[in-house]
Amino acid sequence: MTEISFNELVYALVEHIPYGKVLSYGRIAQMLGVPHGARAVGWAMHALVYQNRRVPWHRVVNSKGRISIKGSPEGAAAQRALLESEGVVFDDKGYLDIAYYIWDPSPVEIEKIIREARGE
DNA sequence: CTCGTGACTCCCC
DNA sequence: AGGGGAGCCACGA
Repeated sequence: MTEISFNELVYALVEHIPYGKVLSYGRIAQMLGVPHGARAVGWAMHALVYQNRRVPWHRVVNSKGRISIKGSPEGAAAQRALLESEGVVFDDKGYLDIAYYIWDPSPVEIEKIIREARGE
């Protein structure tokens, strides 16, 4: 059987984040069974830049509720603009209320998305 | 197989 | 609040 890559699972999960909601890198890693894989998720998002996929990457922020894109001010601005267009509000320091906007699906729902991504 | 990289996090000061 | 440092991971060369 063909094992689907970690990145693909990340993308599958991100594609399910509801409009106006967000998820943190660490949370995604945890959902995929890798409690300390936050950086790996960030790497997956970064890799997305070199591909043209329709993944709502802008709905992924760091645990502090802040845009985490580095080395690309324009990219960060774009992410903020996209989120604001979905109704997300940022404070004067560039933070959004992570506790309020976080998407918290049930374990069953997460499991379903993962199985679906694996084509089962 | 080893090594460097990076859109992360937690902990301490 | 904000910055420094160590731990952690998948991917590609």
